[in-house]
Amino acid sequence: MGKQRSGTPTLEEVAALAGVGRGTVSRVINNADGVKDSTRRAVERAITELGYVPNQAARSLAARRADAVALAMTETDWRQFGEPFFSEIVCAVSDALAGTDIQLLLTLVRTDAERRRFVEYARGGRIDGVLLMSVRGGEPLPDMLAELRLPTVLLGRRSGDECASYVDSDNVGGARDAVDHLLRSGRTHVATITGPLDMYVAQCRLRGYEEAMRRAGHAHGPTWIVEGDFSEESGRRAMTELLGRHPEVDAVFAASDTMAAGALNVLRAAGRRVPEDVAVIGFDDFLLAQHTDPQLTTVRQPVEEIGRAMVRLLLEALEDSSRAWRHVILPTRLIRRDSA
Amino acid sequence: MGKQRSGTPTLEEVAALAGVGRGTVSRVINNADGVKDSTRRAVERAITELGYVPNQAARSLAARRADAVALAMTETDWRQFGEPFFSEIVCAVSDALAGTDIQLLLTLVRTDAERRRFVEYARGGRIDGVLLMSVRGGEPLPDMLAELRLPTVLLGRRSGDECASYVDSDNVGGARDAVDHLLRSGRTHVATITGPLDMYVAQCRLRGYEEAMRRAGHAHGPTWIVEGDFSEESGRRAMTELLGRHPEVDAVFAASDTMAAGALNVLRAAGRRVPEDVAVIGFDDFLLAQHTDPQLTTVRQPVEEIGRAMVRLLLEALEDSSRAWRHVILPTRLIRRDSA
DNA sequence: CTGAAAGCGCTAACAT
DNA sequence: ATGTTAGCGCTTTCAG
Repeated sequence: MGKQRSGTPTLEEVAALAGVGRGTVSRVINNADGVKDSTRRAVERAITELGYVPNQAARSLAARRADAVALAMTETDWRQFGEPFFSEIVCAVSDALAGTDIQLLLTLVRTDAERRRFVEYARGGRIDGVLLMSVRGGEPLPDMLAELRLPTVLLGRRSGDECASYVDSDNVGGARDAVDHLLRSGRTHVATITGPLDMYVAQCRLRGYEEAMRRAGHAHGPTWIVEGDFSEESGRRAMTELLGRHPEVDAVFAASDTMAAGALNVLRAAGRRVPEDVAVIGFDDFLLAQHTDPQLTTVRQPVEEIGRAMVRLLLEALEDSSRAWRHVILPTRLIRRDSA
Repeated sequence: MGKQRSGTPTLEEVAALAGVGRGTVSRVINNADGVKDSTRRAVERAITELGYVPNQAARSLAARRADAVALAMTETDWRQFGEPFFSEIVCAVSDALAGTDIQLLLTLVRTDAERRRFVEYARGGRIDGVLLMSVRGGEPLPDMLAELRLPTVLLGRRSGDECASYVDSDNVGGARDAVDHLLRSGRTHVATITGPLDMYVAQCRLRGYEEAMRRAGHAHGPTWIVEGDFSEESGRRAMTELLGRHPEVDAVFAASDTMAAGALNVLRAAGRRVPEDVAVIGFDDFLLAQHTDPQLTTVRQPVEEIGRAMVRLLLEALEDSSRAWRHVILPTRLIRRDSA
């Protein structure tokens, strides 16, 4: 019942008022060229006079496109959805789309039922393409969408050879930079708190840590590695574990700065000074460093660029129906806040 | 171009395969009654055989409804969008809508331009109703939507006499409970950190504080009240200010527990023990207490119920077009984590 | 450059 | 209980 109220003017009425045919009005509202300037202005006057707004349902039906893309969130753990990283991405994507007349639809796809619903929705023709955030290793949605031939762009990837378009940060490089930074400051007992290792992003960050350590000749074996789940709570647990195993630890690289914040709390509670006794760096998925602790050094991801790149890839895919996958890997940046 | 691929079966083909008329198929997919069971089954078989999915554009064009509602976020400060409170609301609303075949569209409306875009979108008939989160005092969107006669439900209200349907927490009562709790534990020097006082929700929580203090005979005047903006940073600033003004402060009620967390950090840095020296309670907009500090007592809002209530109000409004406003005020609950 | 006409796929009112 | 019909408001040929 929420439809345009019955008195809503139609394209036909605009045409009548402007004294032209419906085709012409259609051309004007679609910015098609081949319309005399004077005619165009007459139509535009009629449009504003009537307060005409095109009916999207009719438009999609006739044009066979929805003028909308979905930004879908497949994270099982709803709490992740609240992380600042995601809201930043949402804003970035929203901004990147602002120039177009494409509507952004945010959708949660947490369960199998929701996955089905979402695919139905897509099959119903209500979206032209999909941006997917936070894809776990086994996530089937990208493949389901590919089968529908729906243009799709992932944020991050499910594995090293992702068969879909994606935008990702240079996770290995960022982690390496972070650990190099710790090592340069004279630390040698560097531990790491990883993300869930079924996520490719977590594997990459661990790899960066290992590469940096090996190159510096400081590799300490698996007791210096604890797996977390990106949550602050898991950061606390991991740090407690690490302190138990290696009281001599003097630096920690955490795969997210949410976990870094957790580690920090534990260190302080244990009487360690940060960063004097123990330096901590987190990978800035979540920008929490800004909120939690000015002493935290972070590996910053270029969120705006990620959003822009995703939208660019998707728009390109909407143009060409050529099914080539595109990949963009964006560099990270180390932001120093402490003097570790 | 992302439309249903051209080979997509239509209702007509389903009808042909099932050997019935189009009207019958329509009735089946809409669960209308008055269809013989055997016929219904025949149609259903044809539907699965063809893999038929109704075209939504055609459906909304004919039925004059979109089968979609928007959950719009009008917060200017994007960071708010990342707060757990909002993600919880999103999940709650999403869940409440799961039973229906109504799609939830999340939308950001941060600027005037976006506000205009959103109204155009609504006027284009793409949504049947709107849920609005986080409305500030001067927010014009509810009125714009009312003018379109679009059913709308607010989360929170802009003032005491809101002219729209809304769901709100009992902010005054919750704040009073929190302060009563502090007073009962023997504290007398209770300060408060408010939210932005142009927000009604912040005014209410301040009122609750004042009422409780006055009733207990402990009102201390305006130097015990500092205005924040719900952010942790503002909580830190406010607490620093309070410690400067009143070193004897022994309890703090913060209008959000994000600010409570900030206050906590400052107190600890200043060498106060929490909750022994100073007890802190936050109004749990953001559920941060879970993440930040197990010592924090919080005023818990019934987020799931808020979501459910908003959806219920909206669905009712979609049924009746009678324009009566409905209001729901939900009670809060004090959750003790410390022994303050 | 512009008007007319033919649908897009579905719902709902009207027949039967 | 089910088939038939007339649109919903727009895009897009195809003529002119």
